[in-house]
Amino acid sequence: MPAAPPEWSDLRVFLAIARARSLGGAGRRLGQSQPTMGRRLRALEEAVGAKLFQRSSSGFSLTDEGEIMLRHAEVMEAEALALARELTGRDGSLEGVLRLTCSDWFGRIMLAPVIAEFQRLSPAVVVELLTDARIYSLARREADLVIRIASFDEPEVIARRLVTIGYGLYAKPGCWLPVAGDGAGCPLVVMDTGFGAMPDVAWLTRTFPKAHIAARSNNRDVQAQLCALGVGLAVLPIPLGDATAGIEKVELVSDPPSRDNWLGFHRDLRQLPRLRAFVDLLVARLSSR
Amino acid sequence: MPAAPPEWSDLRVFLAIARARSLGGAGRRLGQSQPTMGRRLRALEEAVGAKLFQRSSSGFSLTDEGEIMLRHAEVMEAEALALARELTGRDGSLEGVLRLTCSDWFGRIMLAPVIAEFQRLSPAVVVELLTDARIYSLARREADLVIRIASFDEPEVIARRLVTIGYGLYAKPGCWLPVAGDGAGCPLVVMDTGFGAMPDVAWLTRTFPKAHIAARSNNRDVQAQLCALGVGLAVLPIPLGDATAGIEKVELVSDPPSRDNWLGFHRDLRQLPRLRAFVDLLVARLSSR
DNA sequence: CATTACTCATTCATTTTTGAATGGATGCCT
DNA sequence: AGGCATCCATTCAAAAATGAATGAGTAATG
Repeated sequence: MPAAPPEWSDLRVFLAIARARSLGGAGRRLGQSQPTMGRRLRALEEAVGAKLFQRSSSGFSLTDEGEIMLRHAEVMEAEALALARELTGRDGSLEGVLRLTCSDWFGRIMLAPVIAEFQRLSPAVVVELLTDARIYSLARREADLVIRIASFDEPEVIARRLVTIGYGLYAKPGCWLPVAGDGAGCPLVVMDTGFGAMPDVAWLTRTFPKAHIAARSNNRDVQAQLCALGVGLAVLPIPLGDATAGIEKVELVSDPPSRDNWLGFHRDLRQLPRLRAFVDLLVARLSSR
Repeated sequence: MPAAPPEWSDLRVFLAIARARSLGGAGRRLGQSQPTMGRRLRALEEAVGAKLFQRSSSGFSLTDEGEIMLRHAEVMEAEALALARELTGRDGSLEGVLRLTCSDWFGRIMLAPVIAEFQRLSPAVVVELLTDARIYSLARREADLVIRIASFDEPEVIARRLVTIGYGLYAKPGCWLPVAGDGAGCPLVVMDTGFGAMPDVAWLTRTFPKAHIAARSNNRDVQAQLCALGVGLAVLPIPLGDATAGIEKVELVSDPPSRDNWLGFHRDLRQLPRLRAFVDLLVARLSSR
């Protein structure tokens, strides 16, 4: 039962398998095939002289030796990622890919004009905008720049308040005229429950305790669309509501709470010219509003 | 100038090249060929989009990017080594390879009998004894067990005093009869200068200030042999001197200082049965003397 | 119970990687 | 200056790794 030094690239394969809990899934993530993953894993297990996964009908699960390997492989991966970041951080040219993530409506309404302008200013930079509910990892470089409502805890992330977004209650004109403090008979379009307690939802239920929920979505664009189609009232970011045809802001004594939007990127990329240039433009165009 | 995530196995190649400062040397160390090393390095440089080495006539030297990569690759290597150690440390069987290093004479005179006995007791363990002047790294697992005169500083090494070795002055019978405090006309065989100030050399020059040095060697066995061939007097470990035919210990008012020999192994291997078994036998056979 | 959508293992043709051999350049020692 | 060793780049045949296809097993779904 010898424990020969494992091939480093096989450790990456191991990591992918441990995360995907399947050979096919790991292969997809690594851009390789399922048979290859199986063979590399077998080779790795033979090299270290121990089974790393328990093959059960419900996928692969780590053995004790696999747990040990996972811990160390994760440290190695963190180091490899730090290396990649530090090297791209040194790239002095205004070219390459810049990957951003934010919420759907924010990307469409707020970011798209800035991206278009940036594209004219720096044609060699390819901006890649991903709108997705899941949180992208700056450490893993799943994204270079994240814009979101919550601030950032991680010390390695440079965060900055970008813009405060006001929220308002929107309705299809002539449909309902809700009364603050009541709201009986008013249908509401609200955030998906998966998102937990959002301030605007709390404000809604407090302001219109007798209203009922007509639809939910995790997508603000969808909410706005539903509102325009007459499904119900919706609390929307004001830039989105104003940009949506067919709905109007309902003026009330109190508006929903506004929210700060933050941007964040990894320390190691703070010298990256294309990132700096984009952030500068972003701040110039959005902070003033 | 994109900085794609580098292939992990290429990072190992990079490390070897950075250390050997040549493609051929790196290939030898990794058990691969020189063209392969060149191609892998080229692929790595293309992947990260930066030259990693400055090719000069006097070998490869690291660029700034190379220095960055070296730092991170070394962290990854340390982690891979820790992984390998932790996995072998879990190997519960009394089989496999056990790699030891010590000084030449100590291996021949002191260890060989113990190894022979251990081989009879545990035939499935292959003991590998390397006698070499250079210091083997326990962290890199160049050796599982080190025996040497100096103790160990590293916190991850488990050290233990094994045996105290007395030293004596040896001579070919009838050749010289040195007088303590003088020693005029007496030729000496001493340790190589590369080893710096050794206590027995200091003792020699203090006891026989007028003696002259006839030969040097970094190898105690060679010193004993030279002494037996009549080249000169030598301070030798008593077990070695007594075991060498043709020389006798010269009795003096004061003997050279004796020295403690220490053994050390890595924490991660402390549960390794074959190591425990060998250390136990070693202590039983040598500590009593 | 059949269907569908997953798994993973095996096979085999193809692609990629590898190393021995060779040539040329450079430094070192006699 | 000649001889010798060592370095790297290139070539090309052999070896190794790969992926599409296939089969078989399992769990969820209708």
